[in-house]
Amino acid sequence: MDSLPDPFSLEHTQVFSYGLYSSLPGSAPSAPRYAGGNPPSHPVASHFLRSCGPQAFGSYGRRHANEGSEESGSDREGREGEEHEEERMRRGAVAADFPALVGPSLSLLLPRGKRLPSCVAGDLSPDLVREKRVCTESVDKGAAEREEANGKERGRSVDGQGMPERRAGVRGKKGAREGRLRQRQELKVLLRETRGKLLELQERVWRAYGERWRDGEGQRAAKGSGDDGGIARDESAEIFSEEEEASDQGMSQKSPMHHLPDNDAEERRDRGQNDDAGSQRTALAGGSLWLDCGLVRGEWEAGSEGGPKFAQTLKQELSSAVARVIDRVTRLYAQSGPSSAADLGPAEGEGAKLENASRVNKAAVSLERCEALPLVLKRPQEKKATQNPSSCQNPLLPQLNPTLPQMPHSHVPALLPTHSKDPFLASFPPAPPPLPLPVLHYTMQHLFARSLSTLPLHKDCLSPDTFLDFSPHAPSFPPLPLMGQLDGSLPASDRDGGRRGAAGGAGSGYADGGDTSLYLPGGLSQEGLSPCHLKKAKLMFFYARYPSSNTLKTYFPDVKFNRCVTSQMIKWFSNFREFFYIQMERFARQAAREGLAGRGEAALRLGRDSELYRILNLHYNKSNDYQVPDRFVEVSELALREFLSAIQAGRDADPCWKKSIYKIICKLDSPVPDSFRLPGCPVGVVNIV
DNA sequence: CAGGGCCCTG
DNA sequence: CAGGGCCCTG
Repeated sequence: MDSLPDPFSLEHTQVFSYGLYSSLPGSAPSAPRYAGGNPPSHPVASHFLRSCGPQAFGSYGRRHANEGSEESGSDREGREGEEHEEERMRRGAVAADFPALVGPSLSLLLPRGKRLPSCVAGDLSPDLVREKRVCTESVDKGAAEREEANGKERGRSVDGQGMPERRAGVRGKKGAREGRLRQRQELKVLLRETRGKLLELQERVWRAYGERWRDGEGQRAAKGSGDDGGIARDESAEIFSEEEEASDQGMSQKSPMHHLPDNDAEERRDRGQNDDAGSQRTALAGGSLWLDCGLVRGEWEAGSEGGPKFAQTLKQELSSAVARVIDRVTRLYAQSGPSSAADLGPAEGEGAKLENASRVNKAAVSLERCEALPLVLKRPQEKKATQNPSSCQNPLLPQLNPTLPQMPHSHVPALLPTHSKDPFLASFPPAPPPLPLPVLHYTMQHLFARSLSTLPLHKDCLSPDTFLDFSPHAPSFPPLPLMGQLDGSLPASDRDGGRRGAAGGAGSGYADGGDTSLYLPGGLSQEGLSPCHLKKAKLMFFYARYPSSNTLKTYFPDVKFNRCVTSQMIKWFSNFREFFYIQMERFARQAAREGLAGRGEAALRLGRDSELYRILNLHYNKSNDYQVPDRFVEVSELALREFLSAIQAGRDADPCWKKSIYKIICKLDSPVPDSFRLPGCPVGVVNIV
């Protein structure tokens, strides 16, 4: 851990002092809660109340219709019941035959043994965090620094000071470039002076002519050709500096992407003195600042510097373009925010507007950081502390709710239902947490969705990636009713219940972040699929490996299904199955190698402390806030045995050997709990996959 | 996880 | 032909 002054390091120090696994949920109502593993959360609120209204699914008619049309669901269930019962009996008999063989002594299905020390992963994160921070800062500073470095490096390299590794490379090329660079620097100085003069001249002309010359080509043509050229160039300078100013204010500091081209522009303007004024005017009249990168002026061919210069200019222009796009998006984002809208007073002029834009923009940038970074940062500390939400004190930031449960994998047994059957939850430290990049993904989607929802973009299936569904009526992030609120309405028949650690009880309330714009009006459905839907689909996989499209429609009432969405969701389940079968086959082969098969089926029990179980749980229930249904464990065991026996019998030589297994598994789907019929995630909190 | 190819089924 | 599933790939 480095000791750099780091704004985010606050999170390391401002920790809550309750110990690992020691705090009871109810004991510290004001403290951030660990509810089974809940992500930090974004402003997300439930629209549960609304869901109970028009979206109160489960009306008999609809359900009936769905089930009826659904490839004879009851039929399938019936067959399944029979077969399953048969299977169970068979297995029971075998288990009785080999009672002594049941045992976790088998490495395959053993409780997870060696694990990567969590400190390894824990140590990674700060590094990444640092990296992230550096990246962020480099957006601001790097630019200025880069230019400075370019300038100073030459000087420094003489006396051998400065960053060795960077200079090593530079030094190699130095000899060849030094002369050129010195020349260029001198030229730049010259250009700055010239620019000053030009500005003076511009001022005079401006005073003399006021705005008259802007009024039309006729007036402009009426002026002397000498003045004309000067004005045109000055106009260019003005535009440029405006552009630059806007960009610079957009970024929190001056960026080289804008600065460097500026120098080039000066250079060009300077050279332009001798150029054909008419052609230059043409270029300017086209507003072709984007093209004003040397190529337009034929600098590429101009001399020996053309190559490097072209490359440099191209890079700068590209960076500049990206920066502008980002600026624009963040600006839009900031402006669409409620507080920032209020923040934006009536602009009294260009300057004021720019200033406001600047403020908003900076706020947006830091908002972005605040919003995204803590999500990454929380992981390392999650075991011992929750982040201090106040570490992000941007006024524009919709307050991150400090009462929200913080992160997945915060396995505090006390928060788990007493019926928790996951021994590894308590007995193992959290798995080395992969950096929650998807969370960042979510953040960016969130950001973009909000920013662009004001734009007339998109429609229907234009984007196959429905995560990027920017339709104003289709925010990518659906309402997320907290099932904790639904306890009363949950059918007692949900035997597997599934829900675990939901919301942690009293006071948890909605996972509100204060941004209601993210939620759908009651009764509406969205066209796109969100990470939440993916999560829900994964949980649904515990019950249905082969859901029909009608089943999907039944259990995703907040999704507006079209061909695109349906096939995407079907594809999801296809991917889920693939993962499932791959794991089953893998473990079956391992079991075959280890000779487990001969030791009875009991040896193939899929205990909840087994590695295989852990892997499956991690994949489908990453945040671990759902109780894996017993039924799923049974199905998995069955699949495992089927794979194993096929492998043992050598049937795996047949290219189609898996199909028979698929057929068996296909029949083992069980009814999805009614709680899945409600929109949103059937879990306590929002957990982005 | 998504895309594409291929196959099977109705 | 469309829908759905598996496989392979990135």
